[in-house]
Parts: sequence; structure tokens; C-alpha cells
Amino acid sequence: MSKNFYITTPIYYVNDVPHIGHAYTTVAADVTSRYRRMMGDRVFFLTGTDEHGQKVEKTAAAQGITPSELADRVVVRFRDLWKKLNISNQDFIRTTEPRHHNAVQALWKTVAEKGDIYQGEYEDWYCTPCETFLTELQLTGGKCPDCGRQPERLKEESYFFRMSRYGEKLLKHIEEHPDFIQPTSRRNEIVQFVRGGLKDLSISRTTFSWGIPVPGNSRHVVYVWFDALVNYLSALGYPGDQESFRAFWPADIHVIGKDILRFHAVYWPAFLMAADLPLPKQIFSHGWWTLKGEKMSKSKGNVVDPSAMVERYGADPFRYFLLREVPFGQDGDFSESALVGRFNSDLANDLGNLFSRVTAMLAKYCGGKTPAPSHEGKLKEKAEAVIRDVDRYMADLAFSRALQEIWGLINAANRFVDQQAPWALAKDPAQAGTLEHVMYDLVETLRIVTLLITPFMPDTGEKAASILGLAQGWCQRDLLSWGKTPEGRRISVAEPLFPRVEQTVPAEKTESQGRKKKTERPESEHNAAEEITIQDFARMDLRAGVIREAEAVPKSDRLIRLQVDIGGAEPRQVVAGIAQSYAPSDLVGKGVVVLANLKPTRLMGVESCGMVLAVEGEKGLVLLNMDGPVVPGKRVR
RNA sequence: GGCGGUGUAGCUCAGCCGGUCAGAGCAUACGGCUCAUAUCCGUAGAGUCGCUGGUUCGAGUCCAGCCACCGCCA
Repeated sequence: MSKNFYITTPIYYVNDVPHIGHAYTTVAADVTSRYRRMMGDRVFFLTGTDEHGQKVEKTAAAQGITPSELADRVVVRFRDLWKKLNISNQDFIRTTEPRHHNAVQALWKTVAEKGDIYQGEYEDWYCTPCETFLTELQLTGGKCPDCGRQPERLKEESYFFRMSRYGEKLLKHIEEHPDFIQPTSRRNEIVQFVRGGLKDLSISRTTFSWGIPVPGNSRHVVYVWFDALVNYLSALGYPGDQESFRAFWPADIHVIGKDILRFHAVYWPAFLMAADLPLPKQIFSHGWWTLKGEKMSKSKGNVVDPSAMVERYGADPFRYFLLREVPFGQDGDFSESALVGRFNSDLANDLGNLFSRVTAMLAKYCGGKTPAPSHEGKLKEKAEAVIRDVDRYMADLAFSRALQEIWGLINAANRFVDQQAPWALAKDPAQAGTLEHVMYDLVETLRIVTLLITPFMPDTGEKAASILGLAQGWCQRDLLSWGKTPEGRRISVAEPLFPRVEQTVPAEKTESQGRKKKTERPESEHNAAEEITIQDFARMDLRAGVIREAEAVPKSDRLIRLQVDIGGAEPRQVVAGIAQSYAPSDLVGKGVVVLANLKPTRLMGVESCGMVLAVEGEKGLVLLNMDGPVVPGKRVR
């Protein structure tokens, strides 16, 4: 019944600063891991860091420390981010660890003994001033693409892996295992690439030394992919007859970004075949996040810092956004306003508010205790269908589809509240039975929703479980079915799970400001406002005004239409939501502060060209006015 | 240059083997409710389904050509 499940992320290069792409891959693997655990599998979830190579060696030298010291210093950036994002990996492998050295050397020897490694010469172009190796393809008109100078031909002794032997075998494997490379479009690319013929692969270097020595020839270090990919084995204790290796190899899924697809879908299987090891069951290549349609890159300065997103919105909303917004496997465009949109509409309005309204009603109508279980009804049927569908989508890493299903259940519950109108049932003693049935269905739906969202949003899951009074061990497969809430369980009234966030990013403004000043990009904030400059303040045209006319907007209980004198020839029409605090007749003649350059809008069909400023007081809204006589139209500063 | 993909409502996209497929979500407008985080529920929009031909009784749905964009390879 219980399966072993092995899932990995790539190991991330320590020379990189963690960005949204790293977070995306890792969150996806984490959600899958958590879901599998909930479903009873024994999960091994691995991530880690790639710490060898010339770049690390150079950076360390520049800082006057050893490569190893550098790696120790920067690995923390990844560890910290995973902690912040609630990543539940079992192990964290670093390529500088002895267990990894052993594994790489063992694999090398195995492949060498088979005759698939030979010594030869690696030829390439080298630009001495730039100190970079260049392939034929990178040259522009035979010159270095960076400095335009003539590069020199460099020959280097190198070991080669006979990858050319494995093309046919690999094609056959891909054909026989349609799910081996996902999504399909990526598989087709690989097939096409392999059909073009595989060349032998240079797998050692002599030009730097920060790496794993080649067995029997320590002038060479093992080159990047033959080193890095092996981490998937070394973490399981390869070589040797380890229980973990027998239990978890071959891996169920390697989750990767599409930039490293070929290494995972061609090189890696070839290495494994050469070593007579079974191939991973699936390689899933997800898409990129772009920013305003452009690829993120350090040089463009348009990278999204996942850490900042977590601080601003919380780990759960960020995790939710990443997996909900875009189908896994496709590229997607990141924008903070989209994130805020998801936050408010999906998390605050749909999910959070459902918890609020149901728990509040349960307190009011059922004394905060769950009624006796019901065994039929619309919600039960819907919940059961959703549980089934979510399971199917999770197996395909179709996270956004799974979340859509879960939200289908949430929406059904909101609709159910409306249709059943418990507040109406509560007024009629004859309907007590129906009321209890309805309330049970709602609470039970909340519980099932809680289980389903927990892999995506673990903290929220815990919070919801505590509201629902769930006992330890609440998050498991056996309980993922209708009717497990017993009668008489005490349910608390939920505090808002996701307090709404103000959407303050002006879409058209960010465009013109572009990325020239990334530090002062206007961000949405929820409570603590971001620091701004005096120039930012000056963009608001605040004016002293005097109300000349005031009249309630028909059919609205809070809107008042004002004609405010702000110095112009004609008074300014402003619609204000202050009717619950002020009567129109009290307003005429009052001095107010008007935001005059607010984009006009229509409220209840009435045009409003500006906004009067008010503060939430103890008894409703209080208008801002002047502490002495002023001329209407004077700028507030 | 070769191979593959995409182009459907303001935005993001579903539409498998051709005939209730002209749809969903967001946004917008209007209406309803009051349990709830100014939340929820309902209704509405009309978009030449990239362009041009063709096959067919009938084509976003198949074929050909063209245009635009993207990916992989060279």
C-alpha cells in the first residue's frame, strides 16, 4: 500500500543568487512531496547545491578565501530560503561532501571499466583577455562576442564519455516510456536532438582544480555534469548496498527547469545506462517566469527576489501563486499585481471568507459544535469528485488544475451557503434539522478543503486545522473522505486567514518607470507602507476645498455626491463613501482635503473626479479639514 | 536554413477524434443576500475563433499557402 517515492530538484550552483526560478522548482517538488506523504507514501525529497567549478574557484580567489570557505558561506542563502518557504526536504546534498566524492568516483570507475571512458583531446576557442572558453557557436565572425578580439585555439587533454553509443538505446527507452520526459513538447525536442546523433562528451578538465579528481589521474577534475548529476545517487548512499538506494532508486521524478533539460534527459540517462543502473521514471521540465514578458536576468536587473515576496505576502500565498497562476511546464509572466489579485480573490475572498462565514454561523446557530454527520448531499458528492480529480492531477504535476478543482469545491460551498441561507433556516424552529444538516456539510467541506490545500499551503493548513479542532494526525489519506468529523466537535470562529492586501501598484505607472530604478518600484503593501521620497509625495495633487453642494446618491446607502470648490471655475464633482457618518446637509460649507489628480471613475453610475480624505474614527469616517481659514484650491504640502 | 509549437471576448486561456464549441476565470456593468475579510450569490457583454483558399451537407475543429510570435536544432 505504502509506496516509496523519490523526488529531486536540481542542485543549485552556489555562485548564483537564489531567484524565483529556484523557488519555483523547489516549491513544486515540495508540494508533490507533501501530497505524497499525505497519501501515505514514504517520500525521499532531495535538494542541494553544486559547489565545484572554475567560477567558484575564481570568486573565492578574488575574495581571498578558499573555494570551500566560499561554498560554506553562500550555501546558507539557499538553506535560508528553503526554510522561509517551508520546504520539507529530507536531505540537502552538497557536491563537496565526501559521500558525493565517493559516488562520483565510483560511477566513473564503473563506466571506465565498461570501456566507455577514454582519453583524448578537447579542442576549443579561448579568449585570453576575457579568460573565457568559447565554443564555435558562440563566436561572432570568428571573434570573441564580448571583446571582439581574435580568440586562440586551445587544446586540452581530456577524458571522454562514449555517449555516441547510447543514442539508439535512449530513443527506444523514450519511445517505450511516454512519460519519461514531460511535457510532451520537451520530449519531442529531445527526440529530435538524439536522432541527430550523439557525440562523445568531454567529462574532465585540467584548467582548474576545484573539483573531484579523476580516479587514477589527479591532474584532471571531473567536469560539471558528470559531477553534478550524480548527486541523485550519492544522496541515497551509492555505491554499495544501502537500504536507501534499494528503496528509492530509480527516482520517481527529477523536477528541473527547461534550461537543463538536455543534461537530464540525454546525458544522465546515458551515464546511467553505461553503469547499468535503472533510469529515473520521469524528468519533468517546467517553464520560466518572465517579468513583463522578458526573461529575467541579472544584467537586466529585473529579477524577482523570492525572499522579498515571502516577507511581503507570506510563504503560503507566494507558493499558491507560483503553482496556481500558470500550468506547470508552461512559461508564465510574473507580476506583483497578479499575485495580489490571486491573494485577494482566491485566498481572502473565496477561501478565507468561507472559513469566516461558516465558523461564525456555526457559533451562532449550533453553539460552536458540529452537528451529527450527514451522509448525503451536493457538497458530499462534489467533495468526493474533487478528491478524485485532485489525485489525478497531482500525479501529473498539474498543480494549477488541482488547485482549480479545490477552488471548485470552495466555490460550491459558498454557493451552498447562499442557496441554503442558514440565517433564514435559523429563524424557523421547524427547520432545525435542515439547518444542522447544512452546517455539518459546510464544516465537513472546510475540513476536506483543509487537507487538500495543506500540501500547497502548509502553514494555512495548520491554522485551519486548529480552527476546526482537528486532532494530531489529521492530515492523512484515511481522513481524506466525507463524514470523518464527529458530532460535537468544538469549532472556533476563524480570524481572517488572509487579510486582504491593498492593490496599490498602478499598472500603467510601472510601465513608464520601467526598471530604471528598481528600488523605488511602487509595491503593494498591506500595513507598513514603503518609504517614499518627496517626489513621490508630490505626484499627489492634494488641494484644500470647500463643499458647496451635497446630495445622497440614489439607491446607495453610503455614497454622497459632492460639489467641491477647489479653486477652479467650476466646482469639482466627487463621490464619497461617507453617508453612514455624515448627512448631506451637514456637509455644505465644510472644508475638506481633496486628492485632485485621482483618475476619474464612476461609482453607482455617478462620475467622481477625485477623492475627499477621511480617517476611520471610532464612530465611522471622519473628514480631514483645516485648522484655520484657507483659500480653496491651495495645494496641500 | 531544418523540425516543432502558438495565434479564440479588454486580459489569461479551455475547446480530444469536424456537426448545442463559440466557452471559463479575471476585469467591467447591473441585480440579490446579510452569515462573512466592503466578502458571497446571480445576470449581462458579443469575439470576422491570425489571413486567404480548399475538402465537406456542415470547420476554431481537417488540408494547402501566407503573416506574426515562440521553442529546439543548425
